[in-house]
Amino acid sequence: MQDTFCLSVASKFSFGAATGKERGLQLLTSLAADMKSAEEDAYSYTPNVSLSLPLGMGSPCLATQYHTLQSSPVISVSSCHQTGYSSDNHAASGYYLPHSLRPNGAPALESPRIEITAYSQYPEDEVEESSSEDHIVKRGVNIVTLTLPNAEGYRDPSCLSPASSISSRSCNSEASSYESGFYNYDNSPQNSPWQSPCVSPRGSSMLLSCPHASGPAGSPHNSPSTSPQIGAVAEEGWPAQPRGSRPNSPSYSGGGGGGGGSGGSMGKRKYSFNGTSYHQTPCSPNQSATPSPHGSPRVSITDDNWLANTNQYTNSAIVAAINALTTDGVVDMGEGIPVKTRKTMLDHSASMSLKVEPGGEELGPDGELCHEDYPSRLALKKESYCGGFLDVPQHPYSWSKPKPYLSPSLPALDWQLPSCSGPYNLQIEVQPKSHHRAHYETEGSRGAVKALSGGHPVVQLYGYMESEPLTLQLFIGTADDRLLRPHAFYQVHRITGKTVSTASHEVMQSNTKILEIPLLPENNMRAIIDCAGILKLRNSDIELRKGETDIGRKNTRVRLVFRVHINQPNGRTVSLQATSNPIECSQRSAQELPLVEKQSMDSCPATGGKMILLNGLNFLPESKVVFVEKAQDGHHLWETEAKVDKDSIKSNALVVEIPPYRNQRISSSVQVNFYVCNGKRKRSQSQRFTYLPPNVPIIKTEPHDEYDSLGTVGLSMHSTPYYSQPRLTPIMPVADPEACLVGGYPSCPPRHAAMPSSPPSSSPTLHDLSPVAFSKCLPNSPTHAAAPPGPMVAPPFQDNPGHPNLAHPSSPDNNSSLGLLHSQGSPNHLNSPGRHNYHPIYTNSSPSSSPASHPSTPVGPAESPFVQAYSPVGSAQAGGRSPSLLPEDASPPSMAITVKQEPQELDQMYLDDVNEIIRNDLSSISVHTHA
DNA sequence: ACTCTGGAACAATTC
DNA sequence: TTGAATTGTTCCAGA
Repeated sequence: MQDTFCLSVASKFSFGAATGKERGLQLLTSLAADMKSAEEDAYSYTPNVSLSLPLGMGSPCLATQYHTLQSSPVISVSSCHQTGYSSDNHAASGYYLPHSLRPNGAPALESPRIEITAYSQYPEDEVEESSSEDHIVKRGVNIVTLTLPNAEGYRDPSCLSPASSISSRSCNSEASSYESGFYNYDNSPQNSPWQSPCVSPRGSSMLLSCPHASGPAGSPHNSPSTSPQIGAVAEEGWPAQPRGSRPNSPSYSGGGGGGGGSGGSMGKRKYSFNGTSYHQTPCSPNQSATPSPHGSPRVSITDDNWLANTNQYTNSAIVAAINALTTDGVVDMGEGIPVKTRKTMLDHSASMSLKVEPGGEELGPDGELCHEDYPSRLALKKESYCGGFLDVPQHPYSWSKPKPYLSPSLPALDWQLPSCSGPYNLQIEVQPKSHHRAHYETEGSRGAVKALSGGHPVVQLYGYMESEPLTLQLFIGTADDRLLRPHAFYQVHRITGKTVSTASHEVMQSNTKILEIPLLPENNMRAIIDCAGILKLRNSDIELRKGETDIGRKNTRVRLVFRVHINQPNGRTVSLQATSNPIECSQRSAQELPLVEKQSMDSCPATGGKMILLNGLNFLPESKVVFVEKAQDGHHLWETEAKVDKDSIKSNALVVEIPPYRNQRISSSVQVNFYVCNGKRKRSQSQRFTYLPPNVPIIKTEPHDEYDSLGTVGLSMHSTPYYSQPRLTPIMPVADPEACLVGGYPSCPPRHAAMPSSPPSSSPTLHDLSPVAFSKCLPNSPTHAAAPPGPMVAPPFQDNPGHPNLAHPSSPDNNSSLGLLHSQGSPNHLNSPGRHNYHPIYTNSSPSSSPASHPSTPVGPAESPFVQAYSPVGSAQAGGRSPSLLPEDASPPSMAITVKQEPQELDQMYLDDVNEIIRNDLSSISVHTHA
């Protein structure tokens, strides 16, 4: 079909050309329009595709991320699940290890800390508990460890950022503080979330094993390691910056530019306090974090905040800590509160923040802890503290409700979770626009992320029939080819105001700010995300964090990651995750880089000659479209410039003649990539394209219904942009279809009829990836446009997902991609073994799928195993996928984000590195897991 | 008086 | 090593 369409199109275009540009343009326009609509429609259906998890690991569905893991070995984590939250959790008290000990047994924080025996209330406790205070009681006494500010912290040389940048500030410091302690752990595989139980909470025992459990302090678990996030962490309360160091360096402005900054801003940053305060801060950070009102963490330190914070923290970190303990550990109460408001309130908050720390900090294991409490606490706090001040609209939904899932047992943020499990299916009905200029702390908010349609993203949970409201979590995730993880350089920012209809509040978890939004039965478990903005943290601040291996430069793409934790009657918790299409957050990139959102076809015979319509942004008359085939090692095997129909060029559409493949006689399909180039460094993400053997009937992916309907001239667009990284070629395979199934459940039930329509976009975007999953997951997958046989769908930014229609339930949306390791080579990655190396995938479902599945989440009958995939491993595989269709397993596509491109060699290096790491880690991990 | 935005200046990096 | 090109961050100004 597609071909057909294409042809027709082509003819039209040519016709147009002959006749006149206008005509062609009109066509394009109409096409574009259609496409768009299609996209939107598509959204509704976000595919969750799953990923292809490598190995069959998890069910594809499970993982949402694009990234695949390639090889990831699966590890089951069974035990872990704890559940938690609820009382059961408490039980867990046991879980909590003395802070000092890490799950591993390793000593906990290095930094000196103060241990306090708390009553129940500790933050930690709180954290876990969350909900009601009752819980608190339950907890029993825990010891809270406070990290002393200075301690280690802050700046070990070693700690200093891996990243190179020297720059700046200390912000990190905050982070570092945590990190210092934690981080390391985190990095360690063990710590890694993976281990953790994931899924369900209830599991109690897990805790022990799980890092999280361990006390707040200790546990690094959180995924921190993995994720970069760290930086953020600090955020909240912390002024990270101050901490220190940075100030000195003139440069602190860091890598980036700094430019302007130096001027005025600098001042802001500097904060004399820093020094002192900081130290303390550390302590507080956690605590404070919470408070942090602003969304932005750290930094923000505007003087104001800073001062306030500083004072409080500074002096008495300890005191504060103590206070904190007593009070709440919660995170910020403030969240709800407008920053400014808070300032005034700071005082109050102070206590709050402090509290947090203990618990929070660590959050341990997850920072989760913090959250939990959160709601309830917030409520409390607000009332008490804020009461009068804020008028923050009260949510219809009261946060005070205990949230079970919040418990520590919740999966770390860098875990890869499925979008569907059993009867449940979490979908992004309306995808965010591909561009959203994030704001710096030094700027005012730049508003909430918007949808293409002009509205806002919409997320809906299907299959949930209970009357109990749930909490939808939102955080900013990466959009590179690696596994999805919290983005270190971006944080979600809560937007409030008259125009915001959705209630929300912020919670910090492992350095990552999470926006919690109520999912109410009365709203059909659907939420309009009009309360989420994106905050950009200075690269220099984040790169200095301990353990942070990612670099910020050119790492400007993010994805919105939505999670929901559903408690099951059996005490377990099912955690689902849906990831949006990638969003370019850089002003410049958004304005200058060409972006391919959709392509009318994903494949064609090796003879080429067909016309393909590309829909996207920033196309110029001089834009070129280059088809490239790379070897596994990244070397170019073939590269050719396609003919662009100059007459049809529009800023948002290009018609290109597909060049013949270098070898017209291929016996199997060949995966190549193409990109739009506006200049030297202005290239779009690589999109995937498959050359089919001449004799093979085109398998095209099926057009989406939607698309078809769209009528775009017959061309059906796929939104599939695959982002592949340049280097990586491969693409990937898909996840098992089966995967989708969840334990006994098919994994994703069809949506309710109601499903929205739009959808397409969702997904995946990503970079990389792939598509992968999609196909598989969806029974129907074919529909995806993208999907070429093998590889599939990669969703590109927007759409990919496109599959709108798919009724498939499963589509894991987006996310699932597989990530791949390879890609990117960012050295960084290499560095952090822990982090990225393996990512667990949280699957629930399909037992089959995951090799090791464990029941992690028990969903219903079936438990979902939690699988951990190690990406690295995969990497090996990944490394190469050859273009041809890969079987499912495989590798994910690569697409990486821009982040840095490294020499090809890196790939190999990376792989090797990863493998090694994995090997090392596995052993330990497995232990934990099972424990 | 603000918030939200779009632009752009300025400066650190990178090429 | 130098200068141009990039890119990050901060400012400004208008709606």
